[in-house]
Amino acid sequence: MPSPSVSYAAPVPRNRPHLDRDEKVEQILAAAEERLVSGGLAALSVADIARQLGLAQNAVYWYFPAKDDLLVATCHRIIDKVMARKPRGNHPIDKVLWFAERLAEFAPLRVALHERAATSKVIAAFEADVATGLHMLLAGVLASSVPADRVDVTVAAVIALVEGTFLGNYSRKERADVVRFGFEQLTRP
Amino acid sequence: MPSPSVSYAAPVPRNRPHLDRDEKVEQILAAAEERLVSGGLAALSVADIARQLGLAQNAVYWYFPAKDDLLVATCHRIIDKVMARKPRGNHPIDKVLWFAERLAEFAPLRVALHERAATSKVIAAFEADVATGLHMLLAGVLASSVPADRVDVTVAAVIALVEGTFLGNYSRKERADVVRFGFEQLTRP
DNA sequence: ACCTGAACACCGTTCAAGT
DNA sequence: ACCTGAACACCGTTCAAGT
Repeated sequence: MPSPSVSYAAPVPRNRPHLDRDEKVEQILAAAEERLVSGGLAALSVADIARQLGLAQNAVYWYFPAKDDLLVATCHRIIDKVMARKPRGNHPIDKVLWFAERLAEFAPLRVALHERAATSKVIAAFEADVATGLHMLLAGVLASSVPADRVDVTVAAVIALVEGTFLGNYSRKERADVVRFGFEQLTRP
Repeated sequence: MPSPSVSYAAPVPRNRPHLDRDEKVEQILAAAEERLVSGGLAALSVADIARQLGLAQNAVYWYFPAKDDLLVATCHRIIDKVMARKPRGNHPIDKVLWFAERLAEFAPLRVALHERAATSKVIAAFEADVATGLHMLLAGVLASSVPADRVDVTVAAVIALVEGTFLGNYSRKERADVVRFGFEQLTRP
Protein backbone atom coordinates (compact mmCIF):
# COMPACT_ATOMS: atom_id res chain seq x y z
CA MET A 1 0.00 0.00 0.00
CA PRO A 2 1.25 3.47 -0.88
CA SER A 3 2.84 5.63 1.75
CA PRO A 4 0.74 8.65 2.69
CA SER A 5 3.78 10.83 2.10
CA VAL A 6 3.78 9.86 -1.56
CA SER A 7 1.25 11.98 -3.40
CA TYR A 8 1.66 11.69 -7.13
CA ALA A 9 -1.89 12.68 -8.09
CA ALA A 10 -2.36 15.90 -6.13
CA PRO A 11 0.94 17.63 -5.36
CA VAL A 12 -0.93 20.81 -4.56
CA PRO A 13 -3.61 20.89 -1.86
CA ARG A 14 -7.04 21.10 -3.51
CA ASN A 15 -8.16 23.53 -0.89
CA ARG A 16 -6.46 25.93 1.45
CA PRO A 17 -8.88 27.02 4.16
CA HIS A 18 -5.97 27.16 6.56
CA LEU A 19 -4.57 30.18 4.78
CA ASP A 20 -5.74 33.63 5.74
CA ARG A 21 -8.37 34.89 3.37
CA ASP A 22 -6.80 38.32 3.08
CA GLU A 23 -3.52 36.72 2.21
CA LYS A 24 -5.06 34.78 -0.66
CA VAL A 25 -6.78 37.88 -1.96
CA GLU A 26 -3.46 39.68 -1.63
CA GLN A 27 -1.76 37.08 -3.82
CA ILE A 28 -4.31 37.54 -6.55
CA LEU A 29 -4.19 41.33 -6.38
CA ALA A 30 -0.41 41.40 -6.44
CA ALA A 31 -0.36 39.24 -9.55
CA ALA A 32 -3.04 41.38 -11.15
CA GLU A 33 -1.25 44.62 -10.34
CA GLU A 34 1.99 43.33 -11.78
CA ARG A 35 0.34 42.53 -15.12
CA LEU A 36 -1.80 45.64 -15.24
CA VAL A 37 0.95 48.14 -14.54
CA SER A 38 3.44 46.58 -16.89
CA GLY A 39 1.23 45.79 -19.85
CA GLY A 40 -2.14 47.46 -19.47
CA LEU A 41 -5.51 45.83 -19.71
CA ALA A 42 -4.43 43.44 -22.45
CA ALA A 43 -1.97 41.84 -20.05
CA LEU A 44 -4.55 41.26 -17.32
CA SER A 45 -5.84 37.73 -17.68
CA VAL A 46 -7.75 35.76 -15.07
CA ALA A 47 -6.58 32.51 -16.65
CA ASP A 48 -2.97 33.67 -16.55
CA ILE A 49 -3.13 34.71 -12.91
CA ALA A 50 -4.68 31.40 -11.93
CA ARG A 51 -1.91 29.61 -13.80
CA GLN A 52 0.79 31.54 -11.97
CA LEU A 53 -0.77 30.85 -8.57
CA GLY A 54 -1.34 27.18 -9.37
CA LEU A 55 -5.10 27.50 -9.06
CA ALA A 56 -8.12 26.79 -11.18
CA GLN A 57 -9.66 29.86 -12.72
CA ASN A 58 -12.71 29.50 -10.50
CA ALA A 59 -10.57 30.03 -7.44
CA VAL A 60 -10.10 33.59 -8.66
CA TYR A 61 -13.79 33.88 -9.46
CA TRP A 62 -14.59 32.99 -5.89
CA TYR A 63 -13.07 36.24 -4.66
CA PHE A 64 -13.83 38.37 -7.71
CA PRO A 65 -17.12 37.55 -9.46
CA ALA A 66 -15.93 39.02 -12.74
CA LYS A 67 -12.81 40.36 -14.35
CA ASP A 68 -14.10 43.91 -14.00
CA ASP A 69 -14.29 43.52 -10.23
CA LEU A 70 -10.72 42.32 -10.15
CA LEU A 71 -9.77 45.33 -12.26
CA VAL A 72 -11.50 47.76 -9.92
CA ALA A 73 -9.99 46.18 -6.82
CA THR A 74 -6.52 46.30 -8.37
CA CYS A 75 -6.92 49.96 -9.29
CA HIS A 76 -8.09 50.72 -5.77
CA ARG A 77 -5.02 49.03 -4.38
CA ILE A 78 -2.72 51.01 -6.64
CA ILE A 79 -4.37 54.33 -5.84
CA ASP A 80 -4.22 53.66 -2.13
CA LYS A 81 -0.50 53.03 -2.41
CA VAL A 82 -0.02 56.30 -4.25
CA MET A 83 -2.09 58.29 -1.80
CA ALA A 84 -0.18 56.83 1.12
CA ARG A 85 2.92 58.66 -0.04
CA LYS A 86 2.96 62.37 0.57
CA PRO A 87 4.18 64.88 -1.96
CA ARG A 88 7.21 66.97 -1.13
CA GLY A 89 7.20 70.71 -1.48
CA ASN A 90 4.48 73.11 -0.46
CA HIS A 91 3.95 75.05 -3.65
CA PRO A 92 0.96 73.96 -5.73
CA ILE A 93 3.15 73.35 -8.78
CA ASP A 94 5.28 70.94 -6.78
CA LYS A 95 2.26 68.98 -5.67
CA VAL A 96 0.82 68.90 -9.17
CA LEU A 97 4.10 67.75 -10.66
CA TRP A 98 4.39 65.10 -7.98
CA PHE A 99 0.91 63.77 -8.72
CA ALA A 100 1.53 63.94 -12.44
CA GLU A 101 4.61 61.76 -12.03
CA ARG A 102 2.82 59.26 -9.79
CA LEU A 103 -0.13 59.01 -12.12
CA ALA A 104 2.16 58.73 -15.11
CA GLU A 105 3.55 55.50 -13.71
CA PHE A 106 0.10 54.01 -14.25
CA ALA A 107 -0.75 55.72 -17.49
CA PRO A 108 -1.63 52.48 -19.30
CA LEU A 109 -3.91 51.62 -16.40
CA ARG A 110 -5.68 54.96 -16.65
CA VAL A 111 -6.26 54.41 -20.34
CA ALA A 112 -7.38 50.83 -19.87
CA LEU A 113 -9.83 51.88 -17.20
CA HIS A 114 -11.48 54.36 -19.51
CA GLU A 115 -11.63 51.80 -22.28
CA ARG A 116 -13.61 49.39 -20.11
CA ALA A 117 -15.85 52.06 -18.62
CA ALA A 118 -17.75 52.18 -21.90
CA THR A 119 -19.02 48.63 -21.41
CA SER A 120 -18.93 47.98 -17.67
CA LYS A 121 -21.07 49.84 -15.14
CA VAL A 122 -18.75 48.82 -12.28
CA ILE A 123 -15.78 50.38 -14.02
CA ALA A 124 -17.72 53.48 -15.04
CA ALA A 125 -18.81 54.10 -11.47
CA PHE A 126 -15.30 53.63 -10.16
CA GLU A 127 -13.85 55.96 -12.78
CA ALA A 128 -16.39 58.64 -11.88
CA ASP A 129 -15.53 58.29 -8.20
CA VAL A 130 -11.84 58.69 -8.83
CA ALA A 131 -12.46 61.65 -11.11
CA THR A 132 -14.47 63.59 -8.53
CA GLY A 133 -11.97 62.70 -5.81
CA LEU A 134 -9.11 63.99 -7.90
CA HIS A 135 -11.06 67.09 -8.80
CA MET A 136 -11.76 67.96 -5.17
CA LEU A 137 -8.19 67.27 -4.18
CA LEU A 138 -6.83 69.63 -6.81
CA ALA A 139 -9.50 72.21 -6.09
CA GLY A 140 -8.27 72.30 -2.52
CA VAL A 141 -4.71 72.85 -3.70
CA LEU A 142 -5.70 75.69 -6.01
CA ALA A 143 -8.28 77.37 -3.77
CA SER A 144 -5.80 79.91 -2.46
CA SER A 145 -4.15 80.83 -5.74
CA VAL A 146 -7.05 80.92 -8.19
CA PRO A 147 -10.20 83.10 -8.10
CA ALA A 148 -13.17 81.13 -6.81
CA ASP A 149 -15.25 81.37 -9.97
CA ARG A 150 -12.41 79.90 -11.99
CA VAL A 151 -11.42 77.01 -9.77
CA ASP A 152 -13.59 74.37 -11.45
CA VAL A 153 -12.59 75.09 -15.00
CA THR A 154 -8.95 75.47 -14.03
CA VAL A 155 -8.96 72.15 -12.20
CA ALA A 156 -10.61 70.47 -15.17
CA ALA A 157 -8.04 71.94 -17.54
CA VAL A 158 -5.09 70.92 -15.35
CA ILE A 159 -6.36 67.37 -15.01
CA ALA A 160 -6.98 67.14 -18.74
CA LEU A 161 -3.50 68.49 -19.35
CA VAL A 162 -1.86 65.90 -17.11
CA GLU A 163 -3.95 62.97 -18.31
CA GLY A 164 -3.56 64.09 -21.90
CA THR A 165 0.16 63.49 -21.65
CA PHE A 166 -0.66 59.85 -20.94
CA LEU A 167 -1.79 59.51 -24.55
CA GLY A 168 1.49 60.86 -25.89
CA ASN A 169 4.93 59.32 -25.86
CA TYR A 170 6.52 61.57 -23.30
CA SER A 171 9.73 61.05 -21.44
CA ARG A 172 9.77 61.94 -17.79
CA LYS A 173 11.42 65.28 -18.45
CA GLU A 174 9.23 66.19 -21.41
CA ARG A 175 6.12 65.53 -19.40
CA ALA A 176 7.43 67.61 -16.52
CA ASP A 177 8.20 70.51 -18.86
CA VAL A 178 4.78 70.44 -20.49
CA VAL A 179 2.92 70.08 -17.21
CA ARG A 180 4.95 72.83 -15.55
CA PHE A 181 4.45 75.25 -18.43
CA GLY A 182 0.78 74.34 -18.77
CA PHE A 183 0.09 74.64 -15.08
CA GLU A 184 1.71 78.05 -14.81
CA GLN A 185 -0.22 79.37 -17.77
CA LEU A 186 -3.52 77.86 -16.67
CA THR A 187 -3.27 79.32 -13.17
CA ARG A 188 -2.24 82.81 -14.26
CA PRO A 189 -4.65 85.52 -13.10
CA MET B 1 -30.93 15.54 -62.09
CA PRO B 2 -31.01 18.78 -60.14
CA SER B 3 -31.73 22.04 -61.88
CA PRO B 4 -28.71 24.38 -61.90
CA SER B 5 -30.92 27.17 -60.61
CA VAL B 6 -31.50 25.22 -57.39
CA SER B 7 -28.57 25.76 -55.10
CA TYR B 8 -29.29 24.56 -51.61
CA ALA B 9 -25.73 24.04 -50.50
CA ALA B 10 -24.09 27.34 -51.41
CA PRO B 11 -26.52 30.25 -51.54
CA VAL B 12 -23.64 32.67 -51.42
CA PRO B 13 -20.98 32.62 -54.13
CA ARG B 14 -17.79 31.18 -52.68
CA ASN B 15 -15.74 33.72 -54.51
CA ARG B 16 -16.40 37.15 -55.91
CA PRO B 17 -13.60 38.12 -58.25
CA HIS B 18 -16.13 39.97 -60.37
CA LEU B 19 -16.50 42.61 -57.65
CA ASP B 20 -14.15 45.56 -57.60
CA ARG B 21 -11.38 45.02 -55.11
CA ASP B 22 -11.67 48.51 -53.68
CA GLU B 23 -15.35 47.95 -53.15
CA LYS B 24 -14.74 44.83 -51.10
CA VAL B 25 -12.11 46.58 -49.02
CA GLU B 26 -14.56 49.41 -48.57
CA GLN B 27 -17.18 47.02 -47.20
CA ILE B 28 -14.77 45.70 -44.62
CA LEU B 29 -13.54 49.15 -43.61
CA ALA B 30 -17.06 50.51 -43.31
CA ALA B 31 -18.04 47.65 -41.02
CA ALA B 32 -14.86 48.11 -38.99
CA GLU B 33 -15.37 51.87 -38.66
CA GLU B 34 -18.93 51.41 -37.49
CA ARG B 35 -17.85 49.11 -34.68
CA LEU B 36 -14.75 51.06 -33.74
CA VAL B 37 -16.41 54.46 -33.48
CA SER B 38 -19.43 53.21 -31.58
CA GLY B 39 -17.80 50.83 -29.14
CA GLY B 40 -14.04 51.25 -29.18
CA LEU B 41 -11.46 48.56 -29.65
CA ALA B 42 -13.46 45.97 -27.72
CA ALA B 43 -16.20 46.16 -30.35
CA LEU B 44 -13.82 45.60 -33.26
CA SER B 45 -13.86 41.91 -34.09
CA VAL B 46 -12.61 40.30 -37.26
CA ALA B 47 -14.93 37.35 -36.71
CA ASP B 48 -17.89 39.65 -36.23
CA ILE B 49 -17.20 41.65 -39.38
CA ALA B 50 -16.85 38.48 -41.41
CA ARG B 51 -20.16 37.27 -40.03
CA GLN B 52 -21.91 40.49 -41.00
CA LEU B 53 -20.52 40.39 -44.54
CA GLY B 54 -21.32 36.70 -44.94
CA LEU B 55 -17.67 35.76 -45.37
CA ALA B 56 -15.20 33.42 -43.76
CA GLN B 57 -12.76 35.13 -41.42
CA ASN B 58 -9.94 34.43 -43.82
CA ALA B 59 -11.59 36.60 -46.44
CA VAL B 60 -10.84 39.55 -44.17
CA TYR B 61 -7.34 38.27 -43.53
CA TRP B 62 -6.70 38.30 -47.26
CA TYR B 63 -6.93 42.10 -47.31
CA PHE B 64 -5.63 42.77 -43.82
CA PRO B 65 -2.93 40.36 -42.63
CA ALA B 66 -3.71 41.07 -38.98
CA LYS B 67 -6.25 42.83 -36.85
CA ASP B 68 -3.78 45.64 -36.18
CA ASP B 69 -3.54 46.38 -39.89
CA LEU B 70 -7.30 46.60 -40.11
CA LEU B 71 -7.25 48.94 -37.14
CA VAL B 72 -4.65 51.21 -38.72
CA ALA B 73 -6.45 51.29 -42.05
CA THR B 74 -9.73 52.13 -40.35
CA CYS B 75 -8.13 54.95 -38.39
CA HIS B 76 -6.56 56.28 -41.57
CA ARG B 77 -9.96 56.29 -43.22
CA ILE B 78 -11.54 58.16 -40.35
CA ILE B 79 -8.79 60.76 -40.19
CA ASP B 80 -8.96 61.36 -43.94
CA LYS B 81 -12.67 62.01 -43.63
CA VAL B 82 -12.09 64.51 -40.84
CA MET B 83 -9.30 66.30 -42.69
CA ALA B 84 -11.44 66.57 -45.82
CA ARG B 85 -13.77 68.92 -43.95
CA LYS B 86 -12.49 72.40 -43.38
CA PRO B 87 -12.91 74.28 -40.12
CA ARG B 88 -14.97 77.45 -40.10
CA GLY B 89 -13.66 80.64 -38.60
CA ASN B 90 -10.21 82.12 -39.00
CA HIS B 91 -9.21 82.67 -35.42
CA PRO B 92 -6.90 80.01 -33.94
CA ILE B 93 -9.34 79.31 -31.12
CA ASP B 94 -12.08 78.53 -33.63
CA LYS B 95 -9.87 76.08 -35.47
CA VAL B 96 -8.74 74.42 -32.26
CA LEU B 97 -12.30 74.09 -31.00
CA TRP B 98 -13.36 72.66 -34.33
CA PHE B 99 -10.60 70.05 -34.25
CA ALA B 100 -11.32 69.26 -30.64
CA GLU B 101 -14.93 68.54 -31.51
CA ARG B 102 -14.02 66.39 -34.50
CA LEU B 103 -11.47 64.42 -32.52
CA ALA B 104 -13.87 64.05 -29.64
CA GLU B 105 -16.23 62.11 -31.90
CA PHE B 106 -13.56 59.43 -32.03
CA ALA B 107 -12.33 59.64 -28.48
CA PRO B 108 -12.72 55.90 -27.80
CA LEU B 109 -10.74 55.25 -30.94
CA ARG B 110 -7.93 57.51 -29.79
CA VAL B 111 -7.77 55.69 -26.49
CA ALA B 112 -7.95 52.28 -28.10
CA LEU B 113 -5.14 53.18 -30.45
CA HIS B 114 -2.86 54.09 -27.58
CA GLU B 115 -3.76 50.92 -25.74
CA ARG B 116 -2.65 48.76 -28.68
CA ALA B 117 0.47 50.80 -29.39
CA ALA B 118 2.12 49.25 -26.37
CA THR B 119 2.10 45.81 -28.01
CA SER B 120 1.98 46.42 -31.75
CA LYS B 121 4.74 48.10 -33.73
CA VAL B 122 2.37 48.89 -36.60
CA ILE B 123 0.06 50.76 -34.28
CA ALA B 124 2.90 52.52 -32.49
CA ALA B 125 4.33 53.80 -35.77
CA PHE B 126 0.95 55.01 -36.92
CA GLU B 127 0.28 56.75 -33.64
CA ALA B 128 3.62 58.52 -33.82
CA ASP B 129 2.90 59.66 -37.37
CA VAL B 130 -0.45 61.10 -36.43
CA ALA B 131 1.04 62.80 -33.39
CA THR B 132 3.75 64.60 -35.38
CA GLY B 133 1.25 65.52 -38.08
CA LEU B 134 -1.10 67.02 -35.54
CA HIS B 135 1.76 68.82 -33.83
CA MET B 136 2.92 70.44 -37.07
CA LEU B 137 -0.61 71.40 -38.01
CA LEU B 138 -1.20 73.15 -34.70
CA ALA B 139 2.25 74.73 -34.76
CA GLY B 140 1.30 76.34 -38.06
CA VAL B 141 -1.89 77.69 -36.55
CA LEU B 142 -0.10 79.15 -33.53
CA ALA B 143 3.02 80.44 -35.32
CA SER B 144 1.65 83.96 -35.63
CA SER B 145 0.24 84.32 -32.13
CA VAL B 146 2.87 82.64 -29.96
CA PRO B 147 6.57 83.53 -29.55
CA ALA B 148 8.75 81.16 -31.56
CA ASP B 149 10.60 79.65 -28.59
CA ARG B 150 7.33 78.72 -26.95
CA VAL B 151 5.51 77.17 -29.89
CA ASP B 152 6.53 73.58 -29.23
CA VAL B 153 5.64 73.45 -25.57
CA THR B 154 2.41 75.35 -26.17
CA VAL B 155 1.38 72.98 -28.92
CA ALA B 156 2.17 69.99 -26.72
CA ALA B 157 0.13 71.46 -23.87
CA VAL B 158 -2.85 72.25 -26.09
CA ILE B 159 -2.87 68.77 -27.59
CA ALA B 160 -2.58 67.22 -24.15
CA LEU B 161 -5.41 69.44 -22.94
CA VAL B 162 -7.72 68.40 -25.78
CA GLU B 163 -6.84 64.72 -25.68
CA GLY B 164 -7.02 64.73 -21.90
CA THR B 165 -10.71 65.57 -22.10
CA PHE B 166 -11.16 62.27 -23.93
CA LEU B 167 -10.43 60.46 -20.69
CA GLY B 168 -13.11 62.40 -18.83
CA ASN B 169 -16.87 62.23 -19.12
CA TYR B 170 -17.42 65.58 -20.77
CA SER B 171 -20.50 66.79 -22.52
CA ARG B 172 -20.02 68.71 -25.72
CA LYS B 173 -20.44 72.05 -23.96
CA GLU B 174 -18.25 71.20 -20.99
CA ARG B 175 -15.45 70.13 -23.26
CA ALA B 176 -15.79 73.31 -25.30
CA ASP B 177 -15.64 75.44 -22.14
CA VAL B 178 -12.55 73.68 -20.79
CA VAL B 179 -10.75 73.72 -24.13
CA ARG B 180 -11.59 77.38 -24.76
CA PHE B 181 -10.44 78.46 -21.31
CA GLY B 182 -7.35 76.29 -21.46
CA PHE B 183 -6.39 77.43 -24.92
CA GLU B 184 -6.71 81.11 -24.05
CA GLN B 185 -4.61 80.69 -20.93
CA LEU B 186 -1.99 78.54 -22.62
CA THR B 187 -1.52 81.02 -25.47
CA ARG B 188 -1.32 84.13 -23.32
CA PRO B 189 1.93 86.06 -23.73
C1' DA C 1 -6.19 36.53 -56.92
C1' DC C 2 -9.54 35.30 -53.80
C1' DC C 3 -12.00 32.59 -50.59
C1' DT C 4 -13.55 28.39 -47.62
C1' DG C 5 -13.00 24.86 -43.89
C1' DA C 6 -10.89 23.22 -40.18
C1' DA C 7 -7.90 23.53 -36.62
C1' DC C 8 -5.01 25.76 -32.76
C1' DA C 9 -4.30 28.15 -28.57
C1' DC C 10 -6.25 31.33 -26.06
C1' DC C 11 -10.04 33.99 -23.56
C1' DG C 12 -14.13 35.12 -19.72
C1' DT C 13 -17.87 32.95 -17.66
C1' DT C 14 -20.93 29.34 -15.84
C1' DC C 15 -22.60 24.82 -13.88
C1' DA C 16 -22.18 20.89 -11.15
C1' DA C 17 -19.65 18.70 -7.98
C1' DG C 18 -16.38 17.91 -4.32
C1' DT C 19 -14.22 18.97 0.66
C1' DA D 1 -16.29 28.63 2.73
C1' DC D 2 -13.43 27.34 -0.75
C1' DC D 3 -11.84 25.06 -4.76
C1' DT D 4 -11.67 21.71 -8.95
C1' DG D 5 -13.14 19.90 -13.55
C1' DA D 6 -15.46 20.33 -17.48
C1' DA D 7 -17.94 22.75 -20.61
C1' DC D 8 -19.66 26.93 -23.43
C1' DA D 9 -19.25 30.59 -26.61
C1' DC D 10 -16.19 33.49 -28.12
C1' DC D 11 -11.56 35.32 -29.88
C1' DG D 12 -7.14 36.08 -33.43
C1' DT D 13 -4.27 33.50 -36.28
C1' DT D 14 -2.56 29.82 -39.34
C1' DC D 15 -2.45 25.85 -42.66
C1' DA D 16 -4.09 23.37 -46.44
C1' DA D 17 -7.04 23.28 -49.99
C1' DG D 18 -10.15 24.83 -53.54
C1' DT D 19 -11.54 28.02 -57.81
